[in-house]
Amino acid sequence: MTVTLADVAARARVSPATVSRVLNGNYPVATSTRERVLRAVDDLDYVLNGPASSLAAATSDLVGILVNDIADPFFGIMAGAAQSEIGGPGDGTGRAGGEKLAVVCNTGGSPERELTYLTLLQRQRAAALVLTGGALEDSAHQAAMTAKLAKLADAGTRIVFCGRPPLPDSDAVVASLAFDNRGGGRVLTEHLLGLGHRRIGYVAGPLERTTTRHRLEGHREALEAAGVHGDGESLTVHGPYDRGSGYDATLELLRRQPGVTAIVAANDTVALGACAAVRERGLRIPEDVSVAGFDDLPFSVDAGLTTVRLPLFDAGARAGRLAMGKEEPPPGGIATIPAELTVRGSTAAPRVG
Amino acid sequence: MTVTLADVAARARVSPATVSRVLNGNYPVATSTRERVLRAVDDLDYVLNGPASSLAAATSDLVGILVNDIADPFFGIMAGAAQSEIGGPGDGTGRAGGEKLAVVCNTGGSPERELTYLTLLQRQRAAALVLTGGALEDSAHQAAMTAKLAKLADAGTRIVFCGRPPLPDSDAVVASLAFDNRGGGRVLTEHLLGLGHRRIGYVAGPLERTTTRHRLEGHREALEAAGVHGDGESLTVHGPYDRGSGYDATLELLRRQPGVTAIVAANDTVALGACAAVRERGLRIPEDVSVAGFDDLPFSVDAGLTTVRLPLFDAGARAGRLAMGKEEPPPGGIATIPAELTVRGSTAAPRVG
DNA sequence: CTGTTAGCGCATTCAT
DNA sequence: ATGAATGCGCTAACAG
Repeated sequence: MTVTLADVAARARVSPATVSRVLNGNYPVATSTRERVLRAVDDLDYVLNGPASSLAAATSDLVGILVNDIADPFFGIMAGAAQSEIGGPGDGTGRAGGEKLAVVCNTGGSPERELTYLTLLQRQRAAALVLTGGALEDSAHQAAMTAKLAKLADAGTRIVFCGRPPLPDSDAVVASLAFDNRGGGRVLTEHLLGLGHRRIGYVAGPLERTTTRHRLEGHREALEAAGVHGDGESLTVHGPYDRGSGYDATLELLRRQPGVTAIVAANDTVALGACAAVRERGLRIPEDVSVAGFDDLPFSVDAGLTTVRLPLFDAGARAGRLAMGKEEPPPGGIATIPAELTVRGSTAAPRVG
Repeated sequence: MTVTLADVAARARVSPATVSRVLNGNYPVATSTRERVLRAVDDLDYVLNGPASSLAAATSDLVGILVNDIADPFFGIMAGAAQSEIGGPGDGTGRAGGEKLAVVCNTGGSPERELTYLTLLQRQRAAALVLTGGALEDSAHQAAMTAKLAKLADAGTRIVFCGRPPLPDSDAVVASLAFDNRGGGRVLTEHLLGLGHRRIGYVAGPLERTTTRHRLEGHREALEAAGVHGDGESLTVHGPYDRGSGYDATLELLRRQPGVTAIVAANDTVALGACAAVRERGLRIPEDVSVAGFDDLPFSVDAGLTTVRLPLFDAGARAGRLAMGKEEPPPGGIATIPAELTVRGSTAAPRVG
């Protein structure tokens, strides 16, 4: 039924080995022979059997990109950039040469699914792996991840972190690109303090996430440095990284602390929800309440949101190159990617009194 | 080095075949034997060799989801929904049982990359495929796609379209879920006409895309039915489905036709750019110019955008179930998914005079 | 219910 | 530069 390499060999009047060499291109083959083989491939419409090839060669051309939430442009931008570096341009014929198959896997933020995907990709003998997004700070899960990644690395899989802090005591990861979430959080709150805000609410991300913790720590560092002491935890509310959470948390915050003059959100998506809640309470932005986000997603400019810009595309592309071995890893395998304050119309000085 | 099925068999004191049966679960095995095998699997930390398994079984557990732009939530929402139906919940141990590996492939809207991805997935003997987004209306590409999909279907791959019109004369596709883009376009323009608008600009998507054409046709149907005749093509500008395009096209439109009282955008992302351009020209929305989008992405509620709601998540989930054979295909394999007008603050009656 | 036997289709030694 | 032979690790008939 299905055309095999042997069929191609027969038609080209060469041995299967020669066809294999032509297809993989890693071996000298006479030009005339190569042409004959390629013609046979086209004539027969031959498509390589990936599993057979992977079995024999003990490696596959699959490259996995793990993301927390594929519906969130934060991840989509990074994943798309990585994929563009991995997938290669194609030859315009759809014939597919030595290209890698870059695929995105959506964990939904679930640690179990994260591990399951790693196992699935381990099964496929994935050539490389890019893990994006913050890590879960649960010691059992961390240990499981470290063990799993070590096995993958042993089997020859190149692993790169993107927007994720390095794994302690592990050389399984080729390179870790971490965003300066703490620095970004600090500079954002410094901006608000500089405007005169003293009662600042914080709509944080989910607990036990490195991203959540680092951004919050930056926020608190800035407060402490300015000698501003919040009312303990009452100015901070945690929730998932989505719009609804920002909305709910902000309503809660405004109820608990009617005197807040500014609200910092865990990210831009959450900030949109925060804005909606503020306006629904009849308050104006920024006259009555300032609102700020994080990430600088494309829609944030339209929302006029003051935020912290993260070079998501560049980071994703770099991660893709690192995964492909097209770029040298940074010294020590670790790079911190700077975050830049971006001021827009959603923040201003608080009203006097 | 690496643990194989034979190692597990030896440790569990059974034959390799029995281990295979336990792992695949599609065959009766005594409970005690199964337990012994599973213990050996855990003891040895065995991970199935996917390529070997796929080679022997002539099928793989890979399911591909093709999207035009992974950074666009339009696709992210559908892909995430599909993936959640395909991937299964996992067993919480990360051990991975009979799960499918649902992966998202980003074509970037390029027809070449679309074909390349199909070839790559064909190589892997993908179990199923979900193609999202409109199709390119180029006869050469359409023919190539039809041929490629026919081969995939012959090889046993289940193919489902999601938000994509059915392929003519092809039974390769199990089911086609198409959005009612034409109906949505019509009802949206009817809304504007009902408000009193007569000079309506249209920022269309890229040429030769079914989505672009259908939405535009709906728009024109509404105009004709109302006896409104635009100035030929001068009220329509084409461009890619992104924010910058909406911005540029709208500036162009306002320059060419200063009298426009409303602008319809190809989708919500384009509409955001249109809004920015309108405001930059010193015009207010909706007092001076009404703006409308399409899709109802999550951020659209915050932008107060009048748009057409598409049930992206439900459609993606349904496509996932269809791809897995968990749901019966609609009659004739074709379903049209209704689009619903969603009126918000970005549209209003034009100023008199 | 379980073991034995044969390949699946290709990459890679070795030869030549 | 090319051909012949071997085995990658697993599943799917068959037996039993």
